[in-house]
Amino acid sequence: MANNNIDIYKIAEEAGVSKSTVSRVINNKAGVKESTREKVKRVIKDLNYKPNSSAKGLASKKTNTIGLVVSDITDPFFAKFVQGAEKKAMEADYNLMLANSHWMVEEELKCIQMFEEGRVDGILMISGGSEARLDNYLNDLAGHNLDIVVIDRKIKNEKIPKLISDNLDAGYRAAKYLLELGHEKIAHIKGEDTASSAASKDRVNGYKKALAEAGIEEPIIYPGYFDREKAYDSTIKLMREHPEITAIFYASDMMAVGGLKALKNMGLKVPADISIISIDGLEIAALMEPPLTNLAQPAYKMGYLGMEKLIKKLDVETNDFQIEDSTFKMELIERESTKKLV
Amino acid sequence: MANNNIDIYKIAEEAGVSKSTVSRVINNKAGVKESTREKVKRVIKDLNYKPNSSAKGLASKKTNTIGLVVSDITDPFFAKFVQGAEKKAMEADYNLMLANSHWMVEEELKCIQMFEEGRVDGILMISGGSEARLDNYLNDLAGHNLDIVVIDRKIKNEKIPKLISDNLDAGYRAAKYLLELGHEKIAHIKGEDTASSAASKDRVNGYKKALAEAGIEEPIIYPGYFDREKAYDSTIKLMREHPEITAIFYASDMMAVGGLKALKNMGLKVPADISIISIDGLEIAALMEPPLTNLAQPAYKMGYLGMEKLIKKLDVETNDFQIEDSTFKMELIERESTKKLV
DNA sequence: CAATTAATTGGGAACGCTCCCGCAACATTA
DNA sequence: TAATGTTGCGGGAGCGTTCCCAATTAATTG
Repeated sequence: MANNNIDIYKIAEEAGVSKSTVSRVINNKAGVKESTREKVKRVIKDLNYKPNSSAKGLASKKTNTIGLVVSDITDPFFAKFVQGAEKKAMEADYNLMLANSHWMVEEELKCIQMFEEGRVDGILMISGGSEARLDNYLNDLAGHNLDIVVIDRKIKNEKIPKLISDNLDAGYRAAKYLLELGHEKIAHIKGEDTASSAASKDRVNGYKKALAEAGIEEPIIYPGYFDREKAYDSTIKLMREHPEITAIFYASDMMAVGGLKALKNMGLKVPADISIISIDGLEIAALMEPPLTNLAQPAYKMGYLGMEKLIKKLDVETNDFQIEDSTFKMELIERESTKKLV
Repeated sequence: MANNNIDIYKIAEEAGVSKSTVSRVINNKAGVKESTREKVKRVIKDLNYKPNSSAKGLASKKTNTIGLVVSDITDPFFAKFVQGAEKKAMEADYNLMLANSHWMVEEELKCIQMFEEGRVDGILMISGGSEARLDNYLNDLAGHNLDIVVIDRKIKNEKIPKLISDNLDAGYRAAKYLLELGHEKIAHIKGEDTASSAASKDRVNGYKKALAEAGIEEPIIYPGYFDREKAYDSTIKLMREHPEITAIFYASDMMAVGGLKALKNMGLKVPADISIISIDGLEIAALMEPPLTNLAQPAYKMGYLGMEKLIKKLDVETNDFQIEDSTFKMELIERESTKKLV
């Protein structure tokens, strides 16, 4: 269905000018007398004219839309990220095309290929799955057809600006915080190492580093796979094998939620008997009983700045213009799951 | 930046056919000998040719993308909705353009107007804000320029298919469930009535209906404004003024979370002393202590079916083809916040 | 006031595709 | 074999813009 048939010619006719002039006022270009500009604007408004974006795109090779690839829009972190990205896009008058990769490389690739059909001016990716195949594909694309900015993905290509969260720092600070509270027997329930993301490993290393600095030689690490239930099980196991523990650092909020339940079920009180801290910044952490102390990833900010970076790259003509990478520190939010040891 | 310059002509040349033939194979149209079809496909693949969507859109007046307007992508309900919508869109080979209205009519309008620039074939809206102004705008649009499907919005226009959740039924069943458990002193913490959505009011009415059927004349209703903290306060007030209460029905999960905290702080045990039930189906409800019994909105399904309905409408030529509205029932999920009264 | 320069405006080609129409080649039928 | 379909393919017009260049008009200058 659908046809509006009111086009630039009709506006031109109605306003008594040529289509060129109309085009000029649509795009806010110089070289139009103020009076005619006003007149054309009037007509545009009166006729509720909307320039056709396909025609614009075809003629100008600019779609004014950005492709956004996320792993799972349902994940609060990604949702927040999208919100930030959307904000910046709106501000810069860009539209957003959303694609969900569902954590699958195959789908991720499909999304990108769809974007390649001239649908977008650039791509902002925050997507877990990674494989050499995909990285190669991105490398090809970058600076060749489309501009790309990636978040939390390690990929060697100076044409692709990267934004990464400082997971090492986060792990370090989590452990450090516990140490400063007087804890010495600190365990870590870690996430899962994947090819693409060093998040889990970095957090582990940060934790180890803090302990080492405090002269504690033996870290205690159990696997949690970024999974609530697995963290539950690991917590039980951990506390059986290491009853001396006074604090646990979980690599993710959701694992802390699972761990909290485990501790309660074992009759342990948080934070009276045991302190817990985690990483992510999910809303749910604040709603637990007790509210969970954690390090929050600045998801919104990452989206906003990632988009900003992409748009900056888009605005620049030359292909070889380089935009530096950024890293994000997490924010420590003190709540009630951690207690000073006396 | 960016230019691929490989177009349909190049493919045609390379394959030794005309652009028309190439177009035919791209669009899987009949009238091409199998052998030439294969050959063209080869060349397309070899040259990694991607048809330009702007040109396609301009020539065919079909963008194969759907505009999605949501109030807040950060809200788990909407996120789930988007996921469902996206699934169906992918299946039908449509792309998604996302716009966030942030619960503001002004932005909602802006989103729609942007979509009007020939960017999308249709619009799927699930967005809270409503005003006569917007409704009128939608009415104008529908069947005139764009196809639209709206979710949970009451708008009088037989050209706009609607999907609505059966809030009356939900309120009724929540109360009924409590009644069947033997409760008689059942209070309700209600949401907020807005112009656009009868959700709160319908839930209240369902609750009243169930009580009336059970011969209970005096409903006890306190305001909660769909807000966790306000529900907390209201719960305290409620229990002070009505200590006889044995069960509370919250109009939203988040309010139940707030209420749960209030009850705990008052020294009341859930469900031993008091049962609670709520509506929404948020993941967090399952993670509370105790896990909360609730009625879940089929967000994913609503997105999926909403999109399906829209695509169906798009596929149909005629403007006056009517697609019937749908209503969704919620699903009762029994967990541990409700207890049988003996 | 003629000459020059600057400010406006108009027209045509191009963007990369689809779609309609027509033509050729081949198959079918009487 | 002539008439009639069928099938496969090519060419041209057109989709609604932008953008370059030329034309016109207004402003400035010596």
